[in-house]
Amino acid sequence: MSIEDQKLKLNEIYPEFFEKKEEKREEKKGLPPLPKAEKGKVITRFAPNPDGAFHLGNARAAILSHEYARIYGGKFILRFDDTDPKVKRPEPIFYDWIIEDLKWLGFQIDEIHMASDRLEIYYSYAEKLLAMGKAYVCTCKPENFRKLRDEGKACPHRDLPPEIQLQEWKKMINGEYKEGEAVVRIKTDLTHPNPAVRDWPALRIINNPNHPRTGDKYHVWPLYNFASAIDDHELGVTHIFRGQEHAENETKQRYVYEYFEWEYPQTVHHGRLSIEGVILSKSKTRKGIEEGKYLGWDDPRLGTIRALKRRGIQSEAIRELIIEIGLKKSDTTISWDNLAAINRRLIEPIANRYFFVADPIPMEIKGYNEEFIAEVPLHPDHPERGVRKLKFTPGKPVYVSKDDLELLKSNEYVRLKDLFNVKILEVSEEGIVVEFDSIEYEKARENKWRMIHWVPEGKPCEVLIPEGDELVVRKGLLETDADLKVDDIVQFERFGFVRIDKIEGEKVTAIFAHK
RNA sequence: GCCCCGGUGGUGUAGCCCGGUCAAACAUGCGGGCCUUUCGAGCCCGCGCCCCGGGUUCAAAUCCCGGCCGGGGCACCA
Repeated sequence: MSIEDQKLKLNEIYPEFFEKKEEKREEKKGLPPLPKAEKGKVITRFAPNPDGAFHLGNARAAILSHEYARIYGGKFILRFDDTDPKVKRPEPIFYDWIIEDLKWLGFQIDEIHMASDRLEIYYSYAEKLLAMGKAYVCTCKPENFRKLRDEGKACPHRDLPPEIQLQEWKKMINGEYKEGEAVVRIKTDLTHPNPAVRDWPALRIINNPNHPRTGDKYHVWPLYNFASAIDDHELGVTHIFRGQEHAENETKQRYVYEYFEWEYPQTVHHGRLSIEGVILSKSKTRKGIEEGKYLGWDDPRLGTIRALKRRGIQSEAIRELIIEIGLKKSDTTISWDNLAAINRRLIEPIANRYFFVADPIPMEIKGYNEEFIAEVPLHPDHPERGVRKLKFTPGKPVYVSKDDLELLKSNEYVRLKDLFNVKILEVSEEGIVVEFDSIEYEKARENKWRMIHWVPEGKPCEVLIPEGDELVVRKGLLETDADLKVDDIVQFERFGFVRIDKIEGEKVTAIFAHK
Protein backbone atom coordinates (compact mmCIF):
# COMPACT_ATOMS: atom_id res chain seq x y z
CA MET A 1 0.00 0.00 0.00
CA SER A 2 1.41 3.39 -0.91
CA ILE A 3 1.59 6.22 1.59
CA GLU A 4 -1.32 7.91 -0.14
CA ASP A 5 -3.43 4.79 0.01
CA GLN A 6 -2.61 4.36 3.64
CA LYS A 7 -3.68 7.90 4.34
CA LEU A 8 -6.98 7.37 2.54
CA LYS A 9 -7.61 4.20 4.43
CA LEU A 10 -6.71 5.81 7.72
CA ASN A 11 -9.00 8.70 6.95
CA GLU A 12 -11.85 6.24 6.57
CA ILE A 13 -11.32 4.39 9.79
CA TYR A 14 -9.89 7.14 11.97
CA PRO A 15 -10.68 10.63 10.63
CA GLU A 16 -9.90 12.38 13.93
CA PHE A 17 -6.26 11.59 13.40
CA PHE A 18 -6.05 14.24 10.74
CA GLU A 19 -8.14 16.88 12.48
CA LYS A 20 -6.02 17.08 15.61
CA LYS A 21 -2.94 17.72 13.59
CA GLU A 22 -4.43 20.81 11.98
CA GLU A 23 -5.26 22.33 15.38
CA LYS A 24 -1.78 21.81 16.72
CA ARG A 25 -0.12 23.56 13.83
CA GLU A 26 -2.09 26.76 14.27
CA GLU A 27 -1.02 27.64 17.78
CA LYS A 28 2.55 28.20 16.78
CA LYS A 29 2.58 31.95 16.35
CA GLY A 30 2.67 34.18 19.38
CA LEU A 31 2.22 33.25 22.97
CA PRO A 32 0.47 30.09 24.13
CA PRO A 33 -2.83 30.38 25.93
CA LEU A 34 -2.63 31.11 29.63
CA PRO A 35 -3.96 28.57 32.11
CA LYS A 36 -7.18 29.56 33.86
CA ALA A 37 -7.45 32.80 31.97
CA GLU A 38 -10.81 34.33 31.27
CA LYS A 39 -11.41 37.09 28.79
CA GLY A 40 -11.60 40.44 30.56
CA LYS A 41 -10.61 39.06 33.94
CA VAL A 42 -6.88 38.67 33.68
CA ILE A 43 -4.95 41.01 35.95
CA THR A 44 -1.18 41.00 35.77
CA ARG A 45 1.47 43.10 37.39
CA PHE A 46 5.04 44.08 37.07
CA ALA A 47 6.67 44.88 40.38
CA PRO A 48 10.15 46.37 40.08
CA ASN A 49 12.21 47.93 42.79
CA PRO A 50 13.10 51.41 41.58
CA ASP A 51 16.71 51.04 42.65
CA GLY A 52 18.14 51.04 39.16
CA ALA A 53 17.23 51.34 35.52
CA PHE A 54 14.91 48.88 33.82
CA HIS A 55 16.86 46.36 31.77
CA LEU A 56 16.43 43.49 29.39
CA GLY A 57 16.50 40.99 32.23
CA ASN A 58 13.46 42.61 33.83
CA ALA A 59 11.79 43.07 30.50
CA ARG A 60 10.86 39.43 30.17
CA ALA A 61 8.46 39.39 33.11
CA ALA A 62 7.21 42.86 32.25
CA ILE A 63 6.48 42.19 28.60
CA LEU A 64 4.89 38.82 29.25
CA SER A 65 2.69 40.32 31.96
CA HIS A 66 1.60 43.19 29.78
CA GLU A 67 1.14 41.10 26.68
CA TYR A 68 -1.20 38.66 28.38
CA ALA A 69 -3.19 41.44 30.00
CA ARG A 70 -3.77 42.81 26.49
CA ILE A 71 -4.48 39.44 24.88
CA TYR A 72 -7.20 38.75 27.42
CA GLY A 73 -8.51 42.30 27.57
CA GLY A 74 -7.55 42.52 31.22
CA LYS A 75 -5.57 44.91 33.34
CA PHE A 76 -1.87 45.56 33.74
CA ILE A 77 -0.62 46.99 37.01
CA LEU A 78 2.71 48.59 37.70
CA ARG A 79 3.65 48.32 41.33
CA PHE A 80 6.84 49.72 42.73
CA ASP A 81 8.19 47.32 45.32
CA ASP A 82 10.10 49.98 47.15
CA THR A 83 10.11 48.50 50.62
CA ASP A 84 13.81 48.35 51.23
CA PRO A 85 15.08 51.81 52.12
CA LYS A 86 18.36 50.35 53.22
CA VAL A 87 20.00 47.61 51.19
CA LYS A 88 18.29 48.15 47.86
CA ARG A 89 17.40 51.75 48.27
CA PRO A 90 14.90 53.17 45.79
CA GLU A 91 15.77 56.45 44.11
CA PRO A 92 13.20 58.97 42.90
CA ILE A 93 14.55 59.17 39.37
CA PHE A 94 14.04 55.47 38.71
CA TYR A 95 10.31 55.64 39.40
CA ASP A 96 10.01 58.05 36.49
CA TRP A 97 12.42 56.22 34.26
CA ILE A 98 10.67 52.90 34.67
CA ILE A 99 7.35 54.47 33.72
CA GLU A 100 8.98 56.20 30.77
CA ASP A 101 10.67 53.01 29.60
CA LEU A 102 7.50 50.97 29.93
CA LYS A 103 5.61 53.54 27.89
CA TRP A 104 8.34 53.55 25.32
CA LEU A 105 7.92 49.80 25.04
CA GLY A 106 4.31 50.50 24.16
CA PHE A 107 2.74 49.52 27.47
CA GLN A 108 -0.64 50.68 28.54
CA ILE A 109 -0.33 50.94 32.29
CA ASP A 110 -3.77 50.64 33.83
CA GLU A 111 -2.79 51.27 37.44
CA ILE A 112 0.27 52.39 39.31
CA HIS A 113 0.84 51.61 42.96
CA MET A 114 3.66 52.25 45.37
CA ALA A 115 4.27 49.69 48.06
CA SER A 116 5.59 52.50 50.23
CA ASP A 117 2.10 54.05 50.24
CA ARG A 118 0.63 50.85 51.54
CA LEU A 119 2.39 50.24 54.81
CA GLU A 120 -0.80 50.62 56.86
CA ILE A 121 -2.33 47.84 54.77
CA TYR A 122 0.58 45.53 55.52
CA TYR A 123 0.36 46.44 59.19
CA SER A 124 -3.29 45.56 59.42
CA TYR A 125 -2.75 42.16 57.84
CA ALA A 126 0.23 41.57 60.09
CA GLU A 127 -1.94 42.29 63.11
CA LYS A 128 -4.58 39.90 61.87
CA LEU A 129 -2.04 37.11 61.50
CA LEU A 130 -0.65 37.86 64.93
CA ALA A 131 -4.13 37.75 66.40
CA MET A 132 -4.84 34.52 64.55
CA GLY A 133 -1.73 32.92 65.99
CA LYS A 134 -0.26 32.52 62.52
CA ALA A 135 2.59 34.91 63.06
CA TYR A 136 4.74 36.04 65.94
CA VAL A 137 7.15 38.72 66.97
CA CYS A 138 10.59 37.26 67.26
CA THR A 139 13.22 39.06 69.27
CA CYS A 140 15.90 36.44 68.92
CA LYS A 141 19.30 37.46 67.74
CA PRO A 142 19.47 36.53 64.07
CA GLU A 143 22.27 34.01 64.65
CA ASN A 144 20.31 32.29 67.37
CA PHE A 145 17.22 32.08 65.31
CA ARG A 146 19.12 30.67 62.38
CA LYS A 147 20.60 28.00 64.56
CA LEU A 148 17.22 26.92 65.93
CA ARG A 149 15.73 27.07 62.48
CA ASP A 150 18.38 24.83 61.02
CA GLU A 151 17.69 22.31 63.75
CA GLY A 152 13.99 22.56 63.08
CA LYS A 153 13.23 23.92 66.54
CA ALA A 154 10.83 26.65 67.60
CA CYS A 155 12.21 29.85 69.04
CA PRO A 156 11.01 30.91 72.51
CA HIS A 157 8.63 33.55 71.09
CA ARG A 158 6.82 31.35 68.66
CA ASP A 159 4.27 29.88 71.00
CA LEU A 160 3.51 32.92 73.13
CA PRO A 161 -0.22 33.77 73.07
CA PRO A 162 -1.64 36.28 70.57
CA GLU A 163 -2.17 38.94 73.26
CA ILE A 164 1.55 39.00 73.96
CA GLN A 165 2.32 39.02 70.25
CA LEU A 166 0.10 42.05 69.76
CA GLN A 167 1.77 43.84 72.65
CA GLU A 168 5.16 43.12 71.20
CA TRP A 169 3.93 44.32 67.82
CA LYS A 170 2.90 47.65 69.40
CA LYS A 171 6.41 47.96 70.74
CA MET A 172 7.78 47.47 67.26
CA ILE A 173 5.47 50.09 65.84
CA ASN A 174 5.99 52.70 68.56
CA GLY A 175 9.72 52.45 68.42
CA GLU A 176 10.52 50.60 71.61
CA TYR A 177 12.34 48.05 69.58
CA LYS A 178 15.16 49.22 67.38
CA GLU A 179 16.56 47.90 64.16
CA GLY A 180 17.61 44.27 64.47
CA GLU A 181 15.84 43.74 67.77
CA ALA A 182 12.52 42.41 66.57
CA VAL A 183 10.94 40.96 63.48
CA VAL A 184 7.53 39.55 62.63
CA ARG A 185 7.66 35.97 61.39
CA ILE A 186 5.06 33.94 59.57
CA LYS A 187 4.58 30.51 61.06
CA THR A 188 5.23 27.76 58.59
CA ASP A 189 6.39 24.21 58.97
CA LEU A 190 9.47 24.01 61.16
CA THR A 191 10.41 20.77 59.50
CA HIS A 192 10.04 22.08 55.98
CA PRO A 193 12.83 20.53 53.91
CA ASN A 194 13.95 23.95 52.84
CA PRO A 195 15.21 25.79 55.92
CA ALA A 196 14.62 29.12 54.22
CA VAL A 197 10.90 28.48 54.25
CA ARG A 198 10.76 27.85 57.98
CA ASP A 199 9.10 30.75 59.80
CA TRP A 200 10.22 33.33 57.31
CA PRO A 201 10.43 37.00 58.26
CA ALA A 202 7.62 39.31 57.17
CA LEU A 203 8.39 42.71 58.65
CA ARG A 204 11.47 44.27 60.15
CA ILE A 205 12.58 47.57 61.68
CA ILE A 206 14.70 50.19 59.96
CA ASN A 207 15.87 52.96 62.28
CA ASN A 208 16.37 55.87 59.95
CA PRO A 209 14.80 54.81 56.72
CA ASN A 210 14.85 58.26 55.12
CA HIS A 211 12.75 56.68 52.41
CA PRO A 212 12.58 58.78 49.25
CA ARG A 213 8.80 58.81 49.39
CA THR A 214 7.86 58.53 53.07
CA GLY A 215 10.96 59.84 54.80
CA ASP A 216 11.11 58.72 58.41
CA LYS A 217 7.39 58.33 58.90
CA TYR A 218 7.55 54.54 59.15
CA HIS A 219 10.12 52.41 60.89
CA VAL A 220 8.58 49.02 60.38
CA TRP A 221 8.94 47.81 56.81
CA PRO A 222 7.59 44.65 55.20
CA LEU A 223 9.93 42.27 53.44
CA TYR A 224 9.35 41.43 49.83
CA ASN A 225 7.50 38.16 50.35
CA PHE A 226 5.01 39.66 52.74
CA ALA A 227 4.31 42.85 50.85
CA SER A 228 4.09 41.03 47.57
CA ALA A 229 1.77 38.35 48.91
CA ILE A 230 -0.61 40.92 50.37
CA ASP A 231 -0.52 43.19 47.35
CA ASP A 232 -1.12 40.52 44.79
CA HIS A 233 -4.27 39.58 46.62
CA GLU A 234 -5.38 43.13 47.43
CA LEU A 235 -4.93 44.26 43.85
CA GLY A 236 -6.72 41.25 42.47
CA VAL A 237 -3.79 39.88 40.51
CA THR A 238 -4.77 36.67 38.72
CA HIS A 239 -1.53 35.74 36.98
CA ILE A 240 2.05 36.29 38.05
CA PHE A 241 5.03 36.03 35.74
CA ARG A 242 8.35 35.84 37.40
CA GLY A 243 11.80 34.44 37.14
CA GLN A 244 12.73 30.98 38.22
CA GLU A 245 14.64 32.50 41.12
CA HIS A 246 11.30 33.32 42.73
CA ALA A 247 9.99 29.77 42.74
CA GLU A 248 10.86 29.32 46.39
CA ASN A 249 9.22 32.58 47.34
CA GLU A 250 5.95 31.25 46.11
CA THR A 251 6.20 28.44 48.63
CA LYS A 252 6.61 31.02 51.38
CA GLN A 253 3.81 33.25 50.21
CA ARG A 254 1.34 30.43 49.94
CA TYR A 255 1.30 30.17 53.72
CA VAL A 256 -0.18 33.63 53.97
CA TYR A 257 -2.80 32.76 51.36
CA GLU A 258 -3.64 29.61 53.20
CA TYR A 259 -4.15 31.43 56.54
CA PHE A 260 -6.47 33.99 54.99
CA GLU A 261 -8.08 31.38 52.76
CA TRP A 262 -7.28 33.33 49.67
CA GLU A 263 -6.78 31.78 46.29
CA TYR A 264 -3.23 31.99 45.06
CA PRO A 265 -2.79 33.53 41.60
CA GLN A 266 -1.63 31.39 38.71
CA THR A 267 2.10 31.62 38.45
CA VAL A 268 4.33 31.22 35.46
CA HIS A 269 8.01 30.90 36.12
CA HIS A 270 10.41 31.66 33.35
CA GLY A 271 14.16 31.37 33.10
CA ARG A 272 16.58 34.21 33.36
CA LEU A 273 17.27 36.34 30.38
CA SER A 274 20.65 37.71 29.50
CA ILE A 275 22.30 39.04 26.42
CA GLU A 276 25.66 38.08 24.99
CA GLY A 277 28.52 39.85 26.65
CA VAL A 278 26.41 42.44 28.43
CA ILE A 279 26.23 43.15 32.13
CA LEU A 280 22.70 43.44 33.44
CA SER A 281 23.31 43.42 37.18
CA LYS A 282 22.13 46.65 38.75
CA SER A 283 24.83 46.64 41.39
CA LYS A 284 27.61 46.10 38.87
CA THR A 285 26.18 48.76 36.62
CA ARG A 286 25.98 51.20 39.48
CA LYS A 287 29.56 50.47 40.43
CA GLY A 288 30.75 50.99 36.88
CA ILE A 289 28.97 54.31 36.69
CA GLU A 290 30.43 55.46 39.99
CA GLU A 291 33.90 54.50 38.86
CA GLY A 292 33.40 56.47 35.68
CA LYS A 293 33.70 53.43 33.50
CA TYR A 294 30.22 53.85 32.07
CA LEU A 295 28.75 57.07 30.82
CA GLY A 296 25.56 56.48 32.80
CA TRP A 297 22.60 54.13 32.96
CA ASP A 298 22.14 54.54 29.23
CA ASP A 299 25.73 53.78 28.27
CA PRO A 300 25.50 51.93 24.95
CA ARG A 301 27.43 48.99 26.35
CA LEU A 302 24.71 48.27 28.88
CA GLY A 303 21.60 46.18 28.58
CA THR A 304 19.23 48.74 30.05
CA ILE A 305 16.22 49.62 27.99
CA ARG A 306 17.49 53.18 27.79
CA ALA A 307 20.82 51.99 26.46
CA LEU A 308 19.16 49.88 23.80
CA LYS A 309 16.99 52.82 22.84
CA ARG A 310 20.05 55.00 22.60
CA ARG A 311 21.58 52.58 20.15
CA GLY A 312 18.58 52.77 17.94
CA ILE A 313 16.99 49.50 18.90
CA GLN A 314 13.26 49.76 18.36
CA SER A 315 10.92 48.86 21.19
CA GLU A 316 9.07 46.60 18.78
CA ALA A 317 12.24 44.58 18.25
CA ILE A 318 12.61 43.99 21.97
CA ARG A 319 8.97 43.01 22.27
CA GLU A 320 9.13 40.60 19.37
CA LEU A 321 12.23 38.96 20.66
CA ILE A 322 10.87 38.44 24.15
CA ILE A 323 7.61 37.08 22.85
CA GLU A 324 9.52 34.73 20.61
CA ILE A 325 11.49 33.46 23.58
CA GLY A 326 8.24 32.98 25.40
CA LEU A 327 7.62 31.11 28.60
CA LYS A 328 10.53 28.71 28.73
CA LYS A 329 11.87 27.75 32.11
CA SER A 330 15.42 27.39 30.99
CA ASP A 331 17.65 30.44 31.02
CA THR A 332 18.24 32.07 27.70
CA THR A 333 20.99 34.17 26.35
CA ILE A 334 19.83 36.46 23.61
CA SER A 335 22.28 36.83 20.79
CA TRP A 336 22.93 40.20 19.26
CA ASP A 337 22.54 38.66 15.83
CA ASN A 338 18.94 37.83 16.56
CA LEU A 339 18.09 41.18 18.06
CA ALA A 340 19.89 42.95 15.25
CA ALA A 341 18.11 40.93 12.60
CA ILE A 342 14.71 41.88 13.96
CA ASN A 343 15.72 45.47 14.41
CA ARG A 344 17.22 45.72 10.96
CA ARG A 345 13.99 44.59 9.42
CA LEU A 346 12.21 47.37 11.29
CA ILE A 347 14.58 50.26 10.64
CA GLU A 348 15.76 49.41 7.16
CA PRO A 349 12.80 51.13 5.48
CA ILE A 350 13.06 54.28 7.58
CA ALA A 351 16.83 54.74 7.68
CA ASN A 352 18.19 57.14 5.09
CA ARG A 353 21.65 56.51 3.69
CA TYR A 354 24.76 58.60 4.07
CA PHE A 355 28.46 58.25 3.46
CA PHE A 356 30.59 58.21 6.55
CA VAL A 357 34.29 57.73 6.01
CA ALA A 358 35.99 56.33 9.09
CA ASP A 359 39.68 57.18 9.47
CA PRO A 360 39.83 59.16 6.23
CA ILE A 361 42.73 58.93 3.83
CA PRO A 362 43.06 61.48 1.01
CA MET A 363 42.81 60.15 -2.52
CA GLU A 364 44.25 62.20 -5.33
CA ILE A 365 42.47 61.67 -8.63
CA LYS A 366 44.24 62.30 -11.91
CA GLY A 367 42.83 62.49 -15.37
CA TYR A 368 39.40 63.97 -14.84
CA ASN A 369 39.22 67.70 -15.26
CA GLU A 370 35.61 68.63 -14.85
CA GLU A 371 33.39 69.05 -11.88
CA PHE A 372 31.17 66.07 -11.31
CA ILE A 373 28.16 66.05 -9.04
CA ALA A 374 27.13 62.64 -7.85
CA GLU A 375 23.49 62.35 -6.95
CA VAL A 376 22.69 59.57 -4.58
CA PRO A 377 19.22 58.64 -3.36
CA LEU A 378 18.58 59.03 0.34
CA HIS A 379 17.04 55.59 0.19
CA PRO A 380 17.43 53.25 -2.76
CA ASP A 381 13.90 51.91 -2.42
CA HIS A 382 12.30 55.29 -1.89
CA PRO A 383 13.47 57.67 -4.62
CA GLU A 384 10.74 60.13 -3.61
CA ARG A 385 12.74 61.03 -0.54
CA GLY A 386 15.23 62.81 -2.77
CA VAL A 387 18.94 62.71 -3.21
CA ARG A 388 22.16 63.82 -1.57
CA LYS A 389 24.72 65.56 -3.72
CA LEU A 390 28.44 65.00 -3.54
CA LYS A 391 30.65 67.26 -5.61
CA PHE A 392 33.92 66.17 -7.12
CA THR A 393 36.25 69.07 -7.92
CA PRO A 394 39.31 68.54 -10.14
CA GLY A 395 42.53 69.01 -8.24
CA LYS A 396 40.95 68.42 -4.86
CA PRO A 397 41.26 65.04 -3.18
CA VAL A 398 38.38 62.92 -2.00
CA TYR A 399 38.56 60.87 1.18
CA VAL A 400 38.17 57.17 1.57
CA SER A 401 38.28 54.99 4.64
CA LYS A 402 41.29 53.24 6.02
CA ASP A 403 39.00 50.24 6.40
CA ASP A 404 39.04 49.91 2.61
CA LEU A 405 42.80 49.97 2.32
CA GLU A 406 42.95 46.25 1.74
CA LEU A 407 40.78 46.65 -1.35
CA LEU A 408 43.18 49.15 -2.82
CA LYS A 409 46.14 47.60 -4.58
CA SER A 410 48.31 49.17 -7.24
CA ASN A 411 47.16 48.50 -10.79
CA GLU A 412 43.76 47.33 -9.70
CA TYR A 413 40.48 49.11 -10.21
CA VAL A 414 37.70 50.19 -7.88
CA ARG A 415 34.54 52.16 -8.34
CA LEU A 416 33.91 55.22 -6.22
CA LYS A 417 30.27 54.63 -5.59
CA ASP A 418 27.98 56.82 -7.68
CA LEU A 419 30.97 58.66 -9.15
CA PHE A 420 33.29 56.80 -11.51
CA ASN A 421 35.80 54.00 -11.86
CA VAL A 422 39.46 54.58 -11.13
CA LYS A 423 42.70 52.73 -11.54
CA ILE A 424 44.95 52.66 -8.51
CA LEU A 425 48.47 53.94 -8.90
CA GLU A 426 49.95 54.38 -5.46
CA VAL A 427 48.77 53.35 -2.02
CA SER A 428 49.96 54.26 1.45
CA GLU A 429 48.33 55.13 4.73
CA GLU A 430 49.11 58.77 4.10
CA GLY A 431 47.52 59.00 0.72
CA ILE A 432 46.36 57.27 -2.39
CA VAL A 433 46.87 58.26 -5.98
CA VAL A 434 44.49 57.04 -8.64
CA GLU A 435 43.69 57.71 -12.25
CA PHE A 436 40.28 58.18 -13.82
CA ASP A 437 39.24 55.17 -15.88
CA SER A 438 35.60 55.34 -16.86
CA ILE A 439 32.21 56.49 -15.75
CA GLU A 440 29.96 53.56 -16.49
CA TYR A 441 28.76 51.44 -13.65
CA GLU A 442 28.33 48.52 -16.03
CA LYS A 443 32.03 48.36 -16.62
CA ALA A 444 32.74 48.04 -12.93
CA ARG A 445 30.13 45.38 -12.67
CA GLU A 446 31.37 43.33 -15.55
CA ASN A 447 34.86 43.35 -14.14
CA LYS A 448 33.60 42.74 -10.61
CA TRP A 449 35.45 45.74 -9.36
CA ARG A 450 34.83 46.51 -5.74
CA MET A 451 32.87 49.54 -4.81
CA ILE A 452 33.82 51.92 -2.05
CA HIS A 453 32.25 55.02 -0.60
CA TRP A 454 33.95 58.38 -0.35
CA VAL A 455 33.40 62.02 0.52
CA PRO A 456 34.84 65.12 -1.18
CA GLU A 457 34.91 66.85 2.17
CA GLY A 458 32.89 66.38 5.27
CA LYS A 459 31.91 67.37 8.74
CA PRO A 460 33.55 65.74 11.72
CA CYS A 461 31.69 62.73 12.95
CA GLU A 462 32.29 60.21 15.71
CA VAL A 463 30.64 56.86 15.98
CA LEU A 464 30.56 55.15 19.36
CA ILE A 465 30.69 51.40 18.94
CA PRO A 466 30.01 49.18 21.91
CA GLU A 467 32.19 46.10 21.70
CA GLY A 468 31.64 43.99 24.73
CA ASP A 469 32.84 46.04 27.64
CA GLU A 470 34.75 48.45 25.46
CA LEU A 471 33.43 51.54 23.79
CA VAL A 472 35.31 52.06 20.56
CA VAL A 473 35.25 55.52 19.06
CA ARG A 474 35.59 55.77 15.29
CA LYS A 475 36.36 59.23 14.01
CA GLY A 476 35.78 60.27 10.48
CA LEU A 477 34.03 62.47 7.99
CA LEU A 478 30.34 62.58 7.26
CA GLU A 479 29.12 64.03 3.99
CA THR A 480 28.68 67.77 4.50
CA ASP A 481 25.08 68.15 3.49
CA ALA A 482 23.75 65.32 5.62
CA ASP A 483 20.69 66.82 7.17
CA LEU A 484 20.43 65.06 10.49
CA LYS A 485 18.64 65.53 13.77
CA VAL A 486 19.23 63.93 17.10
CA ASP A 487 17.35 60.61 17.35
CA ASP A 488 17.43 60.00 13.62
CA ILE A 489 18.24 56.45 12.74
CA VAL A 490 20.24 56.26 9.56
CA GLN A 491 22.51 53.91 7.72
CA PHE A 492 26.10 54.85 7.14
CA GLU A 493 26.61 52.92 3.92
CA ARG A 494 28.91 49.96 4.18
CA PHE A 495 29.38 50.78 7.85
CA GLY A 496 26.15 50.06 9.66
CA PHE A 497 22.99 51.45 11.18
CA VAL A 498 23.46 54.20 13.71
CA ARG A 499 21.37 56.51 15.83
CA ILE A 500 22.30 60.17 15.91
CA ASP A 501 23.04 60.91 19.52
CA LYS A 502 24.37 64.43 19.57
CA ILE A 503 24.94 67.37 17.25
CA GLU A 504 27.26 70.14 18.39
CA GLY A 505 27.71 72.76 15.70
CA GLU A 506 29.18 70.84 12.78
CA LYS A 507 30.16 67.82 14.77
CA VAL A 508 27.92 64.79 14.80
CA THR A 509 28.07 61.95 17.30
CA ALA A 510 26.34 58.72 16.44
CA ILE A 511 25.93 55.43 18.24
CA PHE A 512 26.36 52.19 16.40
CA ALA A 513 23.40 49.84 16.44
CA HIS A 514 24.45 47.00 14.18
CA LYS A 515 25.53 46.17 10.65
C1' G B 1 25.37 20.59 52.43
C1' C B 2 19.97 21.15 51.60
C1' C B 3 15.92 22.58 48.14
C1' C B 4 13.95 23.93 43.18
C1' C B 5 14.41 24.17 37.75
C1' G B 6 16.33 23.06 33.08
C1' G B 7 19.41 20.38 28.86
C1' U B 8 16.58 20.08 20.68
C1' G B 9 21.67 22.74 14.91
C1' G B 10 26.79 28.15 16.43
C1' U B 11 22.49 31.17 18.70
C1' G B 12 17.14 31.63 20.01
C1' U B 13 12.63 29.01 19.74
C1' A B 14 8.69 24.83 18.08
C1' G B 15 7.71 19.71 19.03
C1' C B 16 7.68 16.71 24.93
C1' C B 17 1.86 17.20 28.78
C1' C B 18 -1.70 13.44 25.05
C1' G B 19 4.71 8.06 21.97
C1' G B 20 3.79 6.91 15.56
C1' U B 21 2.35 12.13 10.19
C1' C B 22 9.78 14.05 13.27
C1' A B 23 15.76 10.49 9.10
C1' A B 24 12.72 16.87 13.39
C1' A B 25 10.07 22.81 11.91
C1' C B 26 10.94 28.30 12.06
C1' A B 27 14.20 32.42 12.76
C1' U B 28 19.16 33.89 13.01
C1' G B 29 24.13 32.50 11.61
C1' C B 30 27.62 30.40 8.16
C1' G B 31 28.89 28.79 2.76
C1' G B 32 27.42 29.23 -2.41
C1' G B 33 24.31 31.21 -6.40
C1' C B 34 20.73 34.73 -8.69
C1' C B 35 19.16 39.71 -8.63
C1' U B 36 20.69 44.66 -7.49
C1' U B 37 24.78 51.06 -8.43
C1' U B 38 27.14 49.89 -1.87
C1' C B 39 25.67 47.42 2.49
C1' G B 40 21.21 45.50 3.44
C1' A B 41 16.83 43.49 1.59
C1' G B 42 14.62 39.76 -1.74
C1' C B 43 14.80 34.86 -4.18
C1' C B 44 17.22 29.88 -4.65
C1' C B 45 20.59 25.95 -2.94
C1' G B 46 23.60 24.00 0.91
C1' C B 47 25.70 23.32 6.31
C1' G B 48 24.19 22.12 11.03
C1' C B 49 20.58 19.61 16.59
C1' C B 50 17.19 15.61 19.94
C1' C B 51 23.40 15.63 26.72
C1' C B 52 24.82 10.25 27.95
C1' G B 53 23.41 5.21 29.49
C1' G B 54 19.76 1.80 30.54
C1' G B 55 14.38 0.47 30.68
C1' U B 56 9.05 0.23 28.86
C1' U B 57 7.01 -0.37 23.80
C1' C B 58 5.67 -3.06 17.54
C1' A B 59 7.36 2.23 17.89
C1' A B 60 10.85 7.13 22.24
C1' A B 61 13.14 13.96 21.10
C1' U B 62 8.47 12.63 23.59
C1' C B 63 7.16 8.00 29.11
C1' C B 64 10.33 5.72 33.47
C1' C B 65 15.14 5.13 36.11
C1' G B 66 20.27 6.45 36.65
C1' G B 67 24.30 9.58 35.38
C1' C B 68 26.56 13.96 33.54
C1' C B 69 26.27 19.15 32.61
C1' G B 70 24.08 24.01 33.38
C1' G B 71 21.06 27.71 36.06
C1' G B 72 18.68 29.41 40.48
C1' G B 73 17.38 29.60 45.77
C1' C B 74 18.89 28.74 50.97
C1' A B 75 19.19 37.33 53.73
C1' C B 76 15.84 41.32 59.34
C1' C B 77 17.37 42.02 49.59
C1' A B 78 13.91 42.36 45.68
